[in-house]
Amino acid sequence: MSSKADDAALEKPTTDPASFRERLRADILAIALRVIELEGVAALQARRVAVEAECSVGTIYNIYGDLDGLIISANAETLALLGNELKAVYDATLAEPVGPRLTALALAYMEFALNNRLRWRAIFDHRLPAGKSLPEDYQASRSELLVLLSQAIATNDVQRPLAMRAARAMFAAVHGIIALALDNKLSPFDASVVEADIRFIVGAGALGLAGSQNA
Amino acid sequence: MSSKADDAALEKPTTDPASFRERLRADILAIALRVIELEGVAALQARRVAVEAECSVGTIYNIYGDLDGLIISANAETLALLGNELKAVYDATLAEPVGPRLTALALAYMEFALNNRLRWRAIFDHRLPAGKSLPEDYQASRSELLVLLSQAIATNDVQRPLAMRAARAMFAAVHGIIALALDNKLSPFDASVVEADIRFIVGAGALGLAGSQNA
DNA sequence: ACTAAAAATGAACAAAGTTCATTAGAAACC
DNA sequence: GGTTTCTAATGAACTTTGTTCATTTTTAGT
Repeated sequence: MSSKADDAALEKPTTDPASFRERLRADILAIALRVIELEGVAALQARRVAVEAECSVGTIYNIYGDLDGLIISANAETLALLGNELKAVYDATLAEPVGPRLTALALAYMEFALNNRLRWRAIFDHRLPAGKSLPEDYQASRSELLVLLSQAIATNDVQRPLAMRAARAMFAAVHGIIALALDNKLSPFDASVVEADIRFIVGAGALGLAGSQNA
Repeated sequence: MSSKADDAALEKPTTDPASFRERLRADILAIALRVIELEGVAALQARRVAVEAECSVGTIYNIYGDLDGLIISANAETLALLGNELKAVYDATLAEPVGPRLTALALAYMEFALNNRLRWRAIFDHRLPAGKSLPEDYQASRSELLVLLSQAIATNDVQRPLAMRAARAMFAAVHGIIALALDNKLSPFDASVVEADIRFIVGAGALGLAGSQNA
């Protein structure tokens, strides 16, 4: 029927042995991320992903367990992207004083949220059913962001516990400002207003830090 | 057959003419609020409410349009409750300086969120489907909270626009701190930590205000 | 080529929101 | 009082969507 060479020609196009599965896994993830970015995490449906990925719904469940698993994987991707952005700003501002540095980090966070609105919202909108909890590594990459911030704050002058507190509080504050701004469909979302709010709270936070270390 | 008095005796037990519907409306709302507080807004199901209210699912839809309508009504109730709490603190701190006053308001907000966790979360977790938007009066009562805060900030010394900015930023900041704290199931939610974070950010915000008005 | 393990499949099931033809009841009119 | 008319309640049926699992297909080893 066919020589070894022909067989190879027919089989090889599907690339490596294990990589077919890996490619499908990546495809599904990419599709999920696209759907989330375009229409929000609520629009992510198993059948729809299956059609776009040209596989059956069952396969999605084989690979990701359930939709929550797929969403968590997508969110992990988004979290990693955000982490990279912040890390880059962190590295680029090593020489600067705490205040401007925190502002740069906060604005980078805002930038990311605005450029990836629905992906960013998916991280906080998604809730898994009672009983289940987030995988360890996912939680870990969340806290890494906080550690990054606290490292930006901790200096010779600022004690570690206070730096942690300030990092947590300011991260949450910036997060809250963006989250509420994106919710209010009243004002058509003026980015410059959000930026000014963030500058206010981060500037104030830096002042507060300066005040605390003298006290 | 019967005198006017007898007729009255037979009809009155069912109370007023229109009030049967009103009572059912209130019952359904109370049930919804109970379910939300005990199990979260995701646990609110039409069939379940119907069973508890001893009516059919159709009736719920006749009264509230759909589940979103019921949830919005429940959230409006929660929002009103929160508004009352904040208004009380506002009135009780008329004589105090801006800093302690804002702290008192922020802590009252925290207190409310902790005492009504799932009702509070329902306000921010609930998203209505694309296309629909929140009723006017609901949005109005949301912004009333902001106005309250900005009034607490606006003084002779602080210009109105800055007061609005500070109110918005600090409200969002406090909100973010509480929201993220309630999400992290890692740490078993230490209220004293949250309180300290809030004191930090509000204190810093007050400092920032003082700084800005001199600049 | 045969076989056993692994993976893919998609029909079927389950859970939940929503609709609407039908029924019951109240009000108005004669 | 009886008849009619309008309003509201009902719940079975429909729709959507997550999930399962018996079956089929593919892969890998001998």
